[in-house]
Formats: sequence, structure tokens, C-alpha cells
Amino acid sequence: MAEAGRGRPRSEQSRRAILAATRDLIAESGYEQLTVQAIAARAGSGRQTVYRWWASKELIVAELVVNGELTLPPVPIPDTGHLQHDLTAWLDEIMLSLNDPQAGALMLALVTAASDNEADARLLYEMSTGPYHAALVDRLAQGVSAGQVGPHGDTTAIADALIGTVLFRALTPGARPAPTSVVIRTLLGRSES
Amino acid sequence: MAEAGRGRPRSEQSRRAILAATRDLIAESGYEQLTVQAIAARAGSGRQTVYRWWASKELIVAELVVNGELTLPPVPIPDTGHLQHDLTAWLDEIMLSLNDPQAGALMLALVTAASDNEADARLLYEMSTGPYHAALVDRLAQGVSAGQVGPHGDTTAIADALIGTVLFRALTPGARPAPTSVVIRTLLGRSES
Amino acid sequence: MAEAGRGRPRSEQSRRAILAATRDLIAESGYEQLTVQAIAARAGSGRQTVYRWWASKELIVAELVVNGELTLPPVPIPDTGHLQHDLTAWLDEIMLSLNDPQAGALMLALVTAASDNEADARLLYEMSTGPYHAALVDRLAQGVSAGQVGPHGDTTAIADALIGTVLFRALTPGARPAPTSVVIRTLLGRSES
Amino acid sequence: MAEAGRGRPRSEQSRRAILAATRDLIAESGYEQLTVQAIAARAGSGRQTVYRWWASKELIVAELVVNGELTLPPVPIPDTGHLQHDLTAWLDEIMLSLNDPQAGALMLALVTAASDNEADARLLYEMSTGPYHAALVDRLAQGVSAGQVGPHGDTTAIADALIGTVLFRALTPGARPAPTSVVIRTLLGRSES
DNA sequence: GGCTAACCGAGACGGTACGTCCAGTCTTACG
DNA sequence: CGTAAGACTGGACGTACCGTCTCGGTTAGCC
Repeated sequence: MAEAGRGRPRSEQSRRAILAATRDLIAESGYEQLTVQAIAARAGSGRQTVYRWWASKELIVAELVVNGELTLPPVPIPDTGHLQHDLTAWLDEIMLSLNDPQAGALMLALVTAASDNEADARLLYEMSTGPYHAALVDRLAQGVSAGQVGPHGDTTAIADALIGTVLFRALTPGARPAPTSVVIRTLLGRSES
Repeated sequence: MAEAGRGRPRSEQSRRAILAATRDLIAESGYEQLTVQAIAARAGSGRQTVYRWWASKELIVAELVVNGELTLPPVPIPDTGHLQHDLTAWLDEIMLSLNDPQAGALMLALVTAASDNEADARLLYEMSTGPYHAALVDRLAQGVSAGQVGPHGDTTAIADALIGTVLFRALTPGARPAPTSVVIRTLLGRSES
Repeated sequence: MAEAGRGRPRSEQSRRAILAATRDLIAESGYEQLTVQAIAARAGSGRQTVYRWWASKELIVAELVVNGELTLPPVPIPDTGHLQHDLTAWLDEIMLSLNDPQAGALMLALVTAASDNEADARLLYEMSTGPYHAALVDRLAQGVSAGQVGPHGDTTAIADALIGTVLFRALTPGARPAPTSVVIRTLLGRSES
Repeated sequence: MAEAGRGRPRSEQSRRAILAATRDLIAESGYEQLTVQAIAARAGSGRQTVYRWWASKELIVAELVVNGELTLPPVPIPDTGHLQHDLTAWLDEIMLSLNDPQAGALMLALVTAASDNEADARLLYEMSTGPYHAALVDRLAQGVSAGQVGPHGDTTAIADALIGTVLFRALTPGARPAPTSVVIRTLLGRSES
């Protein structure tokens, strides 16, 4: 029934320009300062074009997240075979990247965008942190096989705690946290080697 | 500092009504929907009275947090002498309280209020999660003395990870997390007893 | 002028449907509410088809006027040989037709369409009132020959005054005007017979 | 019940600035080009302030008319005792003033503003043309007493025809009308003296 | 007990962003 | 190549709040 192919097709160029403009503006000024006006202006499009495809700012952000265009910098987990070193290196790099104001702004944008809508929150967080979580569980499972995780460690629990720790630190800029190596040692229940 | 007692004194009643109205509105509709208009209306006060004492919405929220009127429900850490049981019970109760939509809204309000202002973020988080964190560190230190923490655990790292885990779960409503007892066992590096 | 018979010929049917839709919509809702959107929808055509043949709403209205499809109801001036009776009858019928809300709307549409464009104004008014004016001048000239016009009457001035009177009354719905017979008697400078 | 005197009183200065801005903009660019945006900008006020006091552009224009701030230039009817000369002089001056593009724009604004609302139309026209009409009827009545009006002339009919003639000519810029002296002679049913 | 300063409510002020509607243009598939 | 459909940029609309301001009216401390 949907009259397919009738009329001018949506401009993929506009769509991308809007998404890119949204991403850039969040990185520059934060989610709170974001306006549809500014998005459209930066994208060189009309405001109506934004509203034609997304019902709200939140949903533009959601699409960015789903597309993997708006997320924490994709830090791959090293795999040297030495779990403790690998996770420490990974956590160091994540924490380092959060010092970048852009990454921090994106992180907070995700949190804010999710604040007002439980349904969106699930989507946003699964999309943005899901890959991290899954990759961590994989790497941890491999470490378990290699006997590199303490006898009482649970891969899901460790992954939750790792991501939670990152989240907590991103949101508490003034805190004086434990060194990353200590965090990893604690979570793995292993002495440093 | 106060210009002697000249003039009509500020109405403590108004101040309290504004704080109460803010708390209630956040619980009912979330931080994003919060407007000074609505706060004043609900408090039965004028908008100017709000602005006379607080420069922004964020600072009203900050005062609520500082006063302990807006925070996660104050769940004390049990102290039966058995660290693992105590922390598991505590985590269970925290997670349970997050199912209450009001508590969830307050939690997200804290996050959102901090999103756009690094200075406020520090205040808000230290006030709201600081006490939890400190209490956890104390209880953990006591557990260390009693030999109830694995040999590689660091109290700060465990407290960070616990709060981070709570944060992570609050923000990912759809996830299927590990059981609390497994989380605690993992963080303590101890078998269940 | 027409590029030989290449391609699909313009649809005379669409053109007519657009003109008819425009006329109907003006009659129903007035010129101010008229939109190209609505014209195209009612005509079952695309908006582009409208713009292909007319550069603006005003010019569609102009064409309706030129075609005589949008004008005051064409009231012919009777010619019984008795100028005074004929003009009174004509004026009566014109005034009667203005009670019809459709005719009133068309009349006001003409005025409004002309309001902002001196060039269009000339076209619109000459086309819509020109025929009336010319017919009046003719009939009056005939009356002059028959000695039915007062010695000081000028045919153009009388025609102007007659049309102006109609215009004035159409635009002042609340006024309580002189009887038509008195108007004619005054303009002709003649007693009633 | 109306809580009189509560809150900041409306700014008479803003109100006047908005009315003045509207009047000026109509004179400069015509009613069709008028936007609330432009009115507010020119008045140095916010758009909301306009909407707070008037529900539509039409009603601002209506208030201008009611206040006598937007009308044809107030041309008084001379009274030398010689009706024919006086009316000819008056008509000449009116026609002259219509050549002023400002006066023409105001005239058309009145017409357009009335186009879409029968209730407003009555108000607008009675306020704007009413004084002219009343003054004409008075002067004509005086002329009747002095025997300066033909035996068949009716004061209301003559006034209607005069104003109608002015209206007609204002709306038909291209026409070649009868000389004013001929118009007056015709309407009065009198030879020139 | 009157004066006066600082409060209170109410609500208008100049602004900014919203989301909708329409103008006039452009780009498809179909005939 | 005209057509219906419909997306495009652009811009005005009317609404909702912001943070500031200005009223009339209250409530203290001080003379």
C-alpha cells in the first residue's frame, strides 16, 4: 500500500549532513546547547528537513548511536595473551580518551539523551556500551580459559564493574581514583605479574 | 555580612516550598521537564523568589543534594561482621530501590544536572555518591582487617566498581545483569560462604 | 511557439481543474485562506503543475478574472428604454447578489489580490469592473440621447459613482444605505417617474 | 474578580511602539509584507509582547484604525459657503493624497485587513470612512438648505457615491477618470458656477 | 506608630527555540 | 516531456520558557 518510489526520494546527503552536524555540535558545545536551528544551519538544510525524519533531537542522537557514529572512541582491547596487562592498557586508554573534551561531551550526551525516556535509554546504552561490554566478556572468557582470572570472578560481573567504573569516573571529574592497575588487579582477583 | 536585620526577612517557608516542589516535580516528570515556572507555581511562590535565592535550576538541585533531600534512598551498609553478606544485602536493596520510578528519576536528574557543567558535576557527585563511597571504603577497610577481602583487592577500587555497577545498571534498564551475590564475590575475590 | 508536438502535451484538463479549484476555494474560504497546496489537492494535481503555468496565486486569480470565471455575477443592464428603472433594477440585483456570501468572497478576493501589486491591480480591476463600467457608459450615453439624464450629468462620472457605490457597500457590511431608487435618482439628477 | 493591578503593568511605551512600527511598516512596504517579526524588531520589543496584546496582525491594524492613527490623511471639507467649489477642492485633495504611496498603502491595508472577517470589516470601515461620510453628509445638508444641491439629490446617496468614487479610483490605478469638477457637478445635479 | 528596606505574589518585558505550515524549487517514476 | 508525488531550502507563524523588571502589597527593625 505504501506508494513506493513515488516523489522525490529522501536525500541521503541531507540525512548524513544532519547527523554529522549533530555529532560535531555535540562534540563542540555539548548536548544541552544543541538546537535544531543550529543543526540545520550547520548541515546546510532547512529545519523542516530535520523534523521530517526525526521527531526530536533525542532520536537524532539515538540514530547516531545506533549507527556507531556517536560513541566513545572505539578502543579495542589488546590481546597479547596477558589479560591483566591488556585490560590495564585498555582502561588507561579509555580514561585518557575521556580527558578529551569531545569524548567527554559525547559521553554526557548519551547520558542526557537517555535521561527522559526509558525506552530510548535501553537502546542508547545497549548500542553505545553494548559492544564494549561484549568485547570485555569475550576477552575475559578467554582469560578464564587461560587461568588468568581469579577463582571467584564472573565475566559479566567484571565487565559491568569495569564499564561502571569508567562511567563513574567520567561523571566525577574531581575524584582521585585508584590507579588503573590496582583496579584491574582487584577485579581479576590476581596479583600483578 | 547580612545587612543587619533591616527589611522583611526571607521566607524560610517559601524556600522550603521551592525545594520541596523541585524534588516532587523531578520525581514526577524528570529533570528534563522541570521548569522554573512549574516550580514556582507548585510552591505557590513567584518566579522571582526562586531566582532571588538560586541562580539556576541546577543550583536548586545542587542544594537538594547537599541537604540530602535529593539522592538515592539512604541505604545503610549492614554490619553483621560478614562483609560478603552485608555487601550483597546492601547491593540488593539499592538495586531494588532503583525499580522505584521516583528513585530512578532522581538518579537520572543528578546525572543530567551534572552533564553540562563540570564545576557542578563535582559538587553534585561528591555530595550524592560521596557518602556512599566513603561508607563503602570504611566497611571494606574493616573487612580487610578481618581478612574478608581477597589478597589483591583495593578498597577504593572495589568501592568505585560497586558504585559504577549501580550507575551502569540504573542507566541500562534492559540489561540482564549478573546476580548481586556473584558481583560481590567477584569484587571481593572470595568464594561464597 | 509551441515546440512542435514533442512530448506529452499539457493537460488542458489539469489547467481547468486548477482554475475551478481556485474559484471554489475562494468562494468557500476566502482569498486569504487560499494556498497552492489546497488548490493542487482539490484539483487532483501536483503543486508543480500549478507553478508550471502560473507564477503565483495572484496570476491564477487574474486568469479567472480575465476568463470571466471569477467576478461579480454577470448582471446585464436591462434596456426597457426607461433608464431610471433599468439602472434601479440593475443596482437592486447587484446589491442582492452581494448578500450571497460566495459573491462577497469573490469580490473581496479581487480587492485583496490587487492590494499588493499595482500592475496586477490594473489588470484585475479593468477585467472585472471594466465590462460593467463600459456597459454602464453605453447605457448612460443612450439615456443621454433620450434626454433621460439630468443636464449636468457626465456618463463616466455616473458610471464611476455607481461602481464606487457598489464597492463601498460591499466593503461596509454594517452600513444602512440609501434606497437604490434614491441613489439612481440622485446620480441621474432626475425625479422619479 | 479580575485581580486588578497585580503584576507588572503593561508598558504603554511598548504598546505605542508596536502600533507605530505597524503603521510605519504598512506605509513602507504594504500590508501583505507585514510580519510580526518585523513589527517587533522595529518596535524594539519581543514577539511575545505583540501576541500578548493582539491575537493577530488584523487586530493591530484594527486598533490603529480605531485610534485614528491609520487612516487616509484627514482632509477637512472646506466651507466657503460654495458647496460645489468646496467639494471639488476636497475631492482634488483626496485624489492628490492617494498618489502618495504611503496613503495608497494604508488604504489598501484597510481593505485587505477587512477582507477576511465580516465583523472586523464593519469596525474598520466605519472607523476609517465613517468620519468622512458623516462630514460629507453634514456639509451636503448645509448645501441643501442653501439650495446648492439639485432637487433630486439625496445627501446619503451623494456621500456614498463620493466615497465610492474615491475607493474605486484608488483601486484602479490605470483608469482615466472624469475630472473632479465634472464628478461633483454630476453628483450635485448642478451646472458649474 | 510611622518610616523604610527588603521581601512577597504576580505578571509583563526582550529574547530564544520550539514544532507546524506554506511558498517556491527540484527530483524521482510513470505514461 | 508533462504529470502526480513528494522532498528540498527558506521563512513566518503562534507557543513555551528563560532570566529580568516592575508593580501593589506585606512584614520586619528602627526611630
